[in-house]
Amino acid sequence: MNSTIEELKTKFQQALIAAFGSDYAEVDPMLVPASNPKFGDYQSNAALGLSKQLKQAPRTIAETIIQHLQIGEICLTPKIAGPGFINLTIKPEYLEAQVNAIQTDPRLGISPTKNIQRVIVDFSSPNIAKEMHVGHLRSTIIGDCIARILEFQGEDVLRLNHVGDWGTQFGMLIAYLREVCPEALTTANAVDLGDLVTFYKQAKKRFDEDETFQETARKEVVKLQSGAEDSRRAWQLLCEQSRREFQLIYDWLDVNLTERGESFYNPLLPDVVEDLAKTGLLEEDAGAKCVFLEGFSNKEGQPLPLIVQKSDGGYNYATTDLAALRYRIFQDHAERIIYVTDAGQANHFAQFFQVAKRAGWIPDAVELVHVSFGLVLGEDNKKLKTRSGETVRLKELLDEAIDRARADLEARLQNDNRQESEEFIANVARVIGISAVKYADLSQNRNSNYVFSFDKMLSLQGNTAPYLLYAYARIRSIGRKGNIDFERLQKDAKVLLQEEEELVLAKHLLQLSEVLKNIEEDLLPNRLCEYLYELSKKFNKFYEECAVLKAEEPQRSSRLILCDITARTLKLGLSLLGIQVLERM
RNA sequence: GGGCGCGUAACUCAGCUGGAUAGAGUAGCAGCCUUCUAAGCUGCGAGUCACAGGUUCGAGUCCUGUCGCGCCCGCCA
Repeated sequence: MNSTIEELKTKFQQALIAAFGSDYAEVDPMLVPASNPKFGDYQSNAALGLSKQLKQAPRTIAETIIQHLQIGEICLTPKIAGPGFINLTIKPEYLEAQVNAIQTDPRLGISPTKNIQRVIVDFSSPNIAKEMHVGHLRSTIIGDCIARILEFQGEDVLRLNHVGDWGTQFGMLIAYLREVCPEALTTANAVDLGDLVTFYKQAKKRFDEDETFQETARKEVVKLQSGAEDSRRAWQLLCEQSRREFQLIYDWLDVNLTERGESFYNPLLPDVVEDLAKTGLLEEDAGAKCVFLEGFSNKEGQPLPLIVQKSDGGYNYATTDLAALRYRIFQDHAERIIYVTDAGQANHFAQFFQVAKRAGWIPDAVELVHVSFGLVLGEDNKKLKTRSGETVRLKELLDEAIDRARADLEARLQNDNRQESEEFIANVARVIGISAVKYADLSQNRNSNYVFSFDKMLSLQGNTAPYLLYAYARIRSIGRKGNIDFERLQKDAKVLLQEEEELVLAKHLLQLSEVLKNIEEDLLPNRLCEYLYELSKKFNKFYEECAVLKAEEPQRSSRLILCDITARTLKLGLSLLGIQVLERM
C-alpha cells in the first residue's frame, strides 16, 4: 500500500509540471501534515517557495496548482489559506477504504523495504569484570529499539555486542587476583561479579600507586596476549562469569545480541597498522604510531593524533575500532553501521571515522552513524549515582522499578476490591516496571541528558508506559466483555467513519508507516513514542465519546474494527520499543 | 585553548526537510462514573523560544558572535 502522503506528492508533482512545464518536475511539493487540524490533514507549501521564481503572488500560484491537481479520489476540494498554503482534507470514503485494507493485513499496511540493506547495530557493549551501569542501559534500550525497527522494516540486521573483553585492564586484574584470590582464576564461580568489581577497583588503585605492580600487570598482559595457557584460562573464566551476569539483564530486558568482543579483532590489529603505513598516513611521535587528525587540536593548538600503536608496542581501542570497522565492511558486508554509545565518545568516533575514510577503507555506499545519547541524571540533575556515590547497579534499578509497580498495583487492587492471583500481580508488575524504564528512556530525544525518576516513569498519567498499556488493556477489555472474535470480524464488517473521534483516530492509525520511515532515517525512537502516545490519547477520547458494544449495527462492527486496529497498532508499536503488552492490568 | 551537545510555560520535555495563532505532560483550579477498566475524559490560567545581529516573503528551526550549563580532548574504553 502506498502511503497517502506519497501519493499526494506524486499528484502535486504532476500538477506542477502541467501548470508550469517540465522545468518544474523536480520542485518539492513541500507536502507536510497540517500544522493545525483546523487546516485539514495535509498542506502544501510549494506555492510560497515558487513565488520569486515565477514572479507571481503565492496565492495565484496556489490557484494554478489546484486547477491542475487531480486528487478528487483522495481529497475534498483543496482550500487556499493564509499567504498561499494549499490545505487538503482527506475524504472519509478514502480513509474508510484505507482502514479496511490494513485491517486484514498482519503488517497493518506497512510494506517492507524494497532495497534491503545489511545493517550492523553495535550497542550495549559492557566491560568484562565491570558492572553494567545506566549508560549501558541507555545503549541497550535504544540500540535494541533501533534494531527492532530496522528488522521490522525488513532490513538485514546484525546486532553486535562489542564487549570490552581485552586490553590492559585484564593484566591488572589477573595480576591482582594471583596475589589475593588465586582460586578465582582457576575455578568457575569462585567469586561473584560484585566481588570481581571490588577486586577490579582495588587492582586499579594498586596499579596507580605501585610501580612494581604496574610492571607485573604489564607482563601479565603480554602473557595473556601471547596465549599463555593459565592466563588464557583465567581470562576465560572472568569473561564467562561476567557474561552470565550480563545475560540476566538481557533476559529481563528481552534483548538479543550477538557477542563479538574486542578480543575477536585481536589477530587483525597488526594489519591495521601495516595498512595504515602503506597509505602514508602513519607517523611516529614520541615512539607511538599515529595518524594526525584534521580539525582536532590539543590545548597548544597542535594537531591531535589518533594513536594506533603505543610506544610499548601495544594496541588500543582506536586500533580495535578500526579493525572492527574493516571487518564489518569487508567480511560482514555491512552497508550501514550504527554505533549506539554515549555522546562523550563523539570525538573518538569522528576521529577514527576520519582516519578510516582518509585511508580509503569506507566505500561510498557505506554509511557510518554514531547514534549518541546524553547522560542519565539523578533528580538532583547530576550524573546518576547511589546515595553513597557508587554507580547504580542495573539489576537493583530494575528490581526497584518492578517493586514500585507492584506496590502501585496492589494499592489499586485493594482500592477497587479486586482479587488477583500472585501470578497475575507478579507478571503485571514485571511488565509495567520494565516497560516504564524502557519507555522513559526511549520517549526522550536521545541527544539530551535524561533525568531518571521512578515517580515520573511509573506515573499513570502523561507520556508513560503505563498510560499506553492501559489504553491497550481497555480495548482488550471491550473484546472480553462483548465476547468478540476479532479474527471473524475481519470477514464481512466494514469501517464507517462518522463521528469526529472516529475520523481522528482513523487518520492517526494510517500514519504509522510514515513515522517508521522517518525513524529509519533519523534513528530517533522518541518519534515512535510520541506517535503511540498520541494514538492512546485519541483512542481514549474515542472511547469516551463513542460507545462500542452498545452501538447499533453497522456502527458497532465498525467501531470494533477501529478498536482492533488500534490494539494491534499499539501492540506492534510497543513491540518495536521492546515493550510487551498486558491483556489486563 | 579546541570539539560536541544543550538552553522553549513554575517543573519535565516535544517541536521532522525554515511556514499559519510555539505544543504536550506534570503541578494548580473547576467539572464528568446507574454506561465497554475514572490508571480515563473535558475546561481554565501559564512563553522576550538564553541574548544580539544577519539571511529570507517568512526563523524556535539556518549563519555569525556573546553568555550560561554539561560532556570530551595523545599512548584507558
